[in-house]
Amino acid sequence: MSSPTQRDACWTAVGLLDSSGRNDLVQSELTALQNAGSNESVASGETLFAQGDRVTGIACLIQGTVAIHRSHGKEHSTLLRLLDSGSMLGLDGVFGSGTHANSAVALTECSVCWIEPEALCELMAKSPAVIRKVLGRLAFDLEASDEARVNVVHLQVRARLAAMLLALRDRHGTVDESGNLVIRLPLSRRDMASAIGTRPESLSRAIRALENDRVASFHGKRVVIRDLDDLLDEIEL
Amino acid sequence: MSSPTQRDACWTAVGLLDSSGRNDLVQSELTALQNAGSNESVASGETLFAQGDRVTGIACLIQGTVAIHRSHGKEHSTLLRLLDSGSMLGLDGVFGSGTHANSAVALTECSVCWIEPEALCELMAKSPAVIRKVLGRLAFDLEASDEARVNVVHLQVRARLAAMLLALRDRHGTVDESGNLVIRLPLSRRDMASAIGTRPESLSRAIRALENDRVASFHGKRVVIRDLDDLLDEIEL
DNA sequence: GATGTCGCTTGACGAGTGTCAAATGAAAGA
DNA sequence: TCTTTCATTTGACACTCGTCAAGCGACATC
Repeated sequence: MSSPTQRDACWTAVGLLDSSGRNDLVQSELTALQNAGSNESVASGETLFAQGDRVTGIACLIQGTVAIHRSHGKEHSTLLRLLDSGSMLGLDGVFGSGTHANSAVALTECSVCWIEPEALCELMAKSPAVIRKVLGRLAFDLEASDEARVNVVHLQVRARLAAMLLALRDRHGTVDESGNLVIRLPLSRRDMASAIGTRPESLSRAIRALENDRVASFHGKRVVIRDLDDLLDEIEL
Repeated sequence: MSSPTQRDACWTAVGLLDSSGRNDLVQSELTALQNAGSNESVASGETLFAQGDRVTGIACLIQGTVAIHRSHGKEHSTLLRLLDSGSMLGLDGVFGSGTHANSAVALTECSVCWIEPEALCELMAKSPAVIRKVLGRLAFDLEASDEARVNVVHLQVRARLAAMLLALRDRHGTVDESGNLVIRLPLSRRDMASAIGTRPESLSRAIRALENDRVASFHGKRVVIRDLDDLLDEIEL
């Protein structure tokens, strides 16, 4: 499926190999891989793997954003987390039950490099740094899931929305010429609502509430925040 | 703090070493360790580590039950999960931020063996089985946290209580002479409420509701379930 | 035995949010 | 441009659940 050098480049792209290792040109390797077309390109909206699927490999996300969903019952679905470039997908399935407990859907056009689970185990056996990367990913997701769970219990919709915007800041936030924080939402309203554990209608009202209090202004998927402290105040209460 | 042989016995007790490995008498090693008194004994109610503490080691739970809490704000606290004998505590902190994101409190008298993080890393470097055990633990906790999060969003209190009873069945359930499922709750009502993301008052009402519908009968911390299917039906709806 | 404390239960009430229905808006196709 | 379709918004209403208050039982202390 991919040559050894291509695979190394893929590892590097997701941060598995130290830059001091066999490859050190992370960015160039990444673009080289993309141009070679060795890694799968996934269109926006496509499903990488579905809940209940047998785990056949780990997906290394070279570029793009992926949503991890879990469906519950017939019509209920929850967006558990977003993964951005540099992340590995499906780790929980490999080391857990062996089947995917949730689905992965591309939110943007993505480039993905698939790795066989055995290859990952081999690499872990060889390099402690790789072990730590994989463990770090799982520990981070666990921490985030715990946090989200606490938020759903203790915060109301408006505060959860604020917390989500804050979380999106890292990977999807920029600063405009006036010094305002601008966030490009990678999600539809429906998905946003699902992510904070509410309904689109309630989310819509929460958005309106934040706008009325001048905390943030929403223009489609573009959110502008003048004062970050206002957002922080929302989650305190 | 502990001799090499004692440590090996500790690893074995928490399932880190295969029985086909250096030690194979798991249970006898375990009791031997307890009798030797080399591992710390923790009284019920004691705190093993607190949220915000710097991670100094991994705690291997030889015997007992531990609750993982997260406090949020001043008076809000959530019980995230229970860990029983054979579990490792604090993994998420070691491979994550380096500080404990939540607290561990003994629910029963516990015997615990503390391990330095470096020792764990060494062992992982030596044995792939150990890596898989650690990854498995994190993957399991992540899966469980995701599940709990979905439950809080989509199920109401009554159904969440049923789901919790079902989860407690594995480690705390027995079958009496009449073939009924009996669960010894390791938690106070307050902690149970916290675990399913509600208040003691609401939990009390949910318990009463299940009793009225003959799904389960509560006698203090002893729960009797005549038909398991009735419990399962609760979470479907 | 009387008193205090603590954990749990019960009742009454209101706030937050889910649900249903309809209006509006935006994107795609004829 | 005019439909068609879908996502989002808005409004009205019902319901679960959190909150406050009081009552109850167990247990320890005086």
